[in-house]
Amino acid sequence: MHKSDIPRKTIYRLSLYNRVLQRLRDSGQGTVSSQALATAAGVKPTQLRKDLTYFGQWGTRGLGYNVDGLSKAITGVLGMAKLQPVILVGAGQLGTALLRYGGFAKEGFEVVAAFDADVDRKRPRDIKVPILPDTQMTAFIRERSVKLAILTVPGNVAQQVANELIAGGVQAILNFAPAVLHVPEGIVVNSVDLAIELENLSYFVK
Amino acid sequence: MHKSDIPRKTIYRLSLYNRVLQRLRDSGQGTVSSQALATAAGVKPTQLRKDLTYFGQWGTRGLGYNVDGLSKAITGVLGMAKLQPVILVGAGQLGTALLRYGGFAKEGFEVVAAFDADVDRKRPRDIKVPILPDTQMTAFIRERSVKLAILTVPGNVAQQVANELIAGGVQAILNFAPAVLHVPEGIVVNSVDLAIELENLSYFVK
DNA sequence: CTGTGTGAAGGCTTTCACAGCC
DNA sequence: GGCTGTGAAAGCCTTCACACAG
Repeated sequence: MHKSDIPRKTIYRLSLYNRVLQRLRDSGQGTVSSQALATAAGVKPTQLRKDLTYFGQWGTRGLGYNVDGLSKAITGVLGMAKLQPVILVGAGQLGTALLRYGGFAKEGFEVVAAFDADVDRKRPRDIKVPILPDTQMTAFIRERSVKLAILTVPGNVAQQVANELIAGGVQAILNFAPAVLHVPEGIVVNSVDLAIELENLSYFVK
Repeated sequence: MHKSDIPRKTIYRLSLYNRVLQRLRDSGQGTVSSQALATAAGVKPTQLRKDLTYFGQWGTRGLGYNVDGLSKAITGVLGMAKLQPVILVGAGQLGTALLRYGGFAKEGFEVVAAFDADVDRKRPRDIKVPILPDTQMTAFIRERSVKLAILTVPGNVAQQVANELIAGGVQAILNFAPAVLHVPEGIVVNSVDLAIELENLSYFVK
């Protein structure tokens, strides 16, 4: 099974399953049915089973799935087996909040450095991640072979910074800037646009 | 055309189109072709045209779309014509960053209050939004008829807080907590899970 | 008998091809 | 001639129905 055969939405749900599995493991549960796992992840059992068959057979008929085994399998598929170094670009309001946010490390990512045009701007003192001038960015990416970047710069410079990231060797960008990034084939961008998410919701309220 | 006939993805893209249109208007452009607008929004021209036909005919054949007119039409469809009051629950790391983030107000939302279990926690002094104890939350929602909420509480209490929000009358939740929310029919949840977005990207890096 | 694995059906979204209007 | 509007086709993803293993 080649990577590109697995639907993007399935990949996304694999992360959800893995979260639930980790919680189950912590609570000492050894096996779980597709029914239970799917409900906890907010999907239908058939969906879960179909998702899993994309990369193998992991269950035992009549019994369910081994919590630990399935979790390890998913971790492998997602490429999360090793710690991924990540950089953050744009240490403004949102950027600094993310630097202090613990959620990334818990899931196996380490933000190894942040970059900003203004290194000396006033920021909370408890940030452990070094904040470097953006002139050093490309060199840093090359040296450390950084492949993942979080982009929290203003919208009007987002494309330009993205270009620099890609030129340095970054392969995937988590973009929080309110801008549509145009990138070469092979580069992956996930955009999270907070204002648009809210707008989207406001359509559904009466 | 009933609301539910418009695909969710189309609704999402309408916000993107509107952003581009506002930029075009600011730069004094009067009309735009589906080709140009679609490229700027990162979609195919046919996609854009199909999206628009879900709620009317807005273009002039041989010419394109009136920038101002189309923008107003989209704003109307999205229900953004009036300012929507929003509350934020969970004034921790991420929550306070969002309170100081200017992106919401610019798009027509006003965060009217924030709620937290610990009102006296140390926070930046430049936050304008009042931070209230969560015991006052339900009453506030009822009084002000708040329909939109941003949820930035820890994952283990997210479901419980969501239940309270819904009981008070909130109809849509923008959820940043790493948890799958189970809600009654008619309530809409958009979840933004930062760690999962990163995991998702890591699958695509070689 | 319980619960997974999976081909086939169904539903939703995107893309195409071209008709229709300025 | 240029560009929008749209039915039809294609593609993708989800759900179903049931075979099959423990």
